[in-house]
Amino acid sequence: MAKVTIRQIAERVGYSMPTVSQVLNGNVDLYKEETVKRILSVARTLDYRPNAAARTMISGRSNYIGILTSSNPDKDSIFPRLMAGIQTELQENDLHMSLTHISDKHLSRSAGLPRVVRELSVDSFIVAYMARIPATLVKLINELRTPAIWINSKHHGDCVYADDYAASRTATQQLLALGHRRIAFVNYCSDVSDGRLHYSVIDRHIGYRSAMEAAGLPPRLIGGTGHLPLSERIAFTRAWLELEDRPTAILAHASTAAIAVAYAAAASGLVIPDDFSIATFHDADADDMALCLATMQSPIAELGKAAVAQTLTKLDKPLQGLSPVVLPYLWQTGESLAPPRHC
Amino acid sequence: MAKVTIRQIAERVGYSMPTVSQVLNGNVDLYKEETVKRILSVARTLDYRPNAAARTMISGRSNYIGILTSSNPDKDSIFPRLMAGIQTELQENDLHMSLTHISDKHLSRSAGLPRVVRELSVDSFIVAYMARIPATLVKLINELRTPAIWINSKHHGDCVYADDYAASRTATQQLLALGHRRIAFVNYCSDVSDGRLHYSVIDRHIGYRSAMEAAGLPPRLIGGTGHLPLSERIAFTRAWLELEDRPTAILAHASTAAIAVAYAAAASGLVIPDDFSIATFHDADADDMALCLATMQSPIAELGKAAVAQTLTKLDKPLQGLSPVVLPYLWQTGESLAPPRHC
DNA sequence: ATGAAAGCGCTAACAA
DNA sequence: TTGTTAGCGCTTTCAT
Repeated sequence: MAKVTIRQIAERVGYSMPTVSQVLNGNVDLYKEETVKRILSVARTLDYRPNAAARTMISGRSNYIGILTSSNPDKDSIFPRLMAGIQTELQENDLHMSLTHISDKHLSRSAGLPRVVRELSVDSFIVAYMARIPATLVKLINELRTPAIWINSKHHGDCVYADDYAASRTATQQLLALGHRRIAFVNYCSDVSDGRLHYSVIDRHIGYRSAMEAAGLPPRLIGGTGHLPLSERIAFTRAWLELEDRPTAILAHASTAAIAVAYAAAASGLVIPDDFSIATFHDADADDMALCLATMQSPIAELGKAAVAQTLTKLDKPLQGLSPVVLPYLWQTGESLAPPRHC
Repeated sequence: MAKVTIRQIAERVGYSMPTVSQVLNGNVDLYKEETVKRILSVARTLDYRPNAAARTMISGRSNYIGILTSSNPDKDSIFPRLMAGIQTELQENDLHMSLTHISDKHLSRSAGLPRVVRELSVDSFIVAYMARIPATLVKLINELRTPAIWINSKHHGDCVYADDYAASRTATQQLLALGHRRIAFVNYCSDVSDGRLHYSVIDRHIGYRSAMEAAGLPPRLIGGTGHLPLSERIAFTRAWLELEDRPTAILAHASTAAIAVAYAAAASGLVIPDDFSIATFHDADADDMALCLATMQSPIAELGKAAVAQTLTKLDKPLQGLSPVVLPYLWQTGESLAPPRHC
């Protein structure tokens, strides 16, 4: 019942350890059929499982890729779908995922860093941070001997992220193409004047702005002054929906905002999409959407896959810097778009 | 630049490897202050990092806890908040998390199992499966020598889950206490007649039912016939909202359903909560809710912590079976509750 | 207060 | 076709 080792198998079948080792590793041609058969059979009977640590010591590879994210919920960028994407690619390469949440306290040295960072226990890192990446983290990663890829944030290289700027331009253009002129951008989550925001917040904003300006129209920002509590959103939204010159369409920065707007619109007697069009960004599963809205769907799963791919390249050539990988959003029409009424 | 080992430090300071090892492990009282100081200083200069694999070989502990979940999105039970809870408790104990998604294909032997299961690379498992746990998985886990704890599913022992039955009773009772009589249960996700559903689906349903029956009222189920596509939900919902004897309140099985109902109600001219009350279950972050509804909030983070705690107990006494740990939901009033109009 | 020797489980290199 | 030897990095005796 104790752990079964190669030595035990060797003793049992009467061969040496290296022989057993070779056979169990599929190096079968070297040996007699009979030998192979007996070894494999005993291994199966004993339910032999290789000791990963021993292999790691020899190869210098743990076969673990470390995912680093923030323990601060609003910086945590570990969407289930992203994880799934990473997993898919990892398993393709028979690799493990080691997941660690790092708190800002960790980084300020008041607490010890987590074990993954202190020890040599993973082959490389994927750093998944949303919003306000602490400078100390950047420093930490750069000083690490272990190669690292940034996911979901912009850097000079060694990173993978989604093209929020293009996505926002495209979404806005879709609304413009329908004939809308009074198109607003709604952001109930972030304070747009905060310089240390996640790039996507900025890029979604300026993507919208640039599309509007290219069309010769004035951009119009609703919200953008920080997190608006759920309990205030509906009243706030209805107030601007009932203005004389209310927008005929909006692009929402996040699906929670979009849904609040949709609900407020319905409560104010506006019919979607006849009276009012809504498009939104969405970072999580399409299935998580409660309403069927026009959506710029983040390529999260693909980001995960791409990050792992970059990681593997980096493991081959640790010294070589990798150019950023930028992936496009996916547009899904939904049922919240129509031309404006008086066109 | 190559990896720094204890041997290198030993050579550099002129002490033996065991001495360096002891000092670096905090066994400081054995040695002269001078010795300790020099060793620590060199270790810092060289940026020494212990080789996790070597330690694992000796201790027999990898310090990795393996989380197993499904790669099938609807069975995947890895909510960000759950992960955070698990992480908190793991880091408290200086442990790593190894995350693995298992596909049903894996289990049907058509593909090889992932590495974590094949090798001895984690100290114990936490199995996080939502819905339809394959029999082969149960078998696999039971045959494993590595101890395992089930999270988010009911078993005879070695498991941690939330009390959906009590939560559903309580939520229903809240609606009853407000004076509601025509209270419906809405489920747009699952086919209630499917025997292999996740326990929570069943328990939420019968919790509601039993509270209604205890109050001498007929239960009323809306939906429950499988996944109703987003694009059909609003029309479907408006249809029953405009019935003569429409419910005055509902309990929704999931927040996506609740939001669809809220939107449909608004579109049908019903004011929430004056005309219509809504309560819902919510499995993810409270922050993920787009509307401010009365909510039975799943104790996900606590489930994670508890699972790790159980895991550690199990590591101490591998043979002892652990009684199930059952955690309560948390009721949040929100702004979607009021007494019925004609009361 | 410090060092020498042995070994954890496995595999690579070389011998036979 | 198989076995012997040696060693990965570390810690744990047991000497000195």
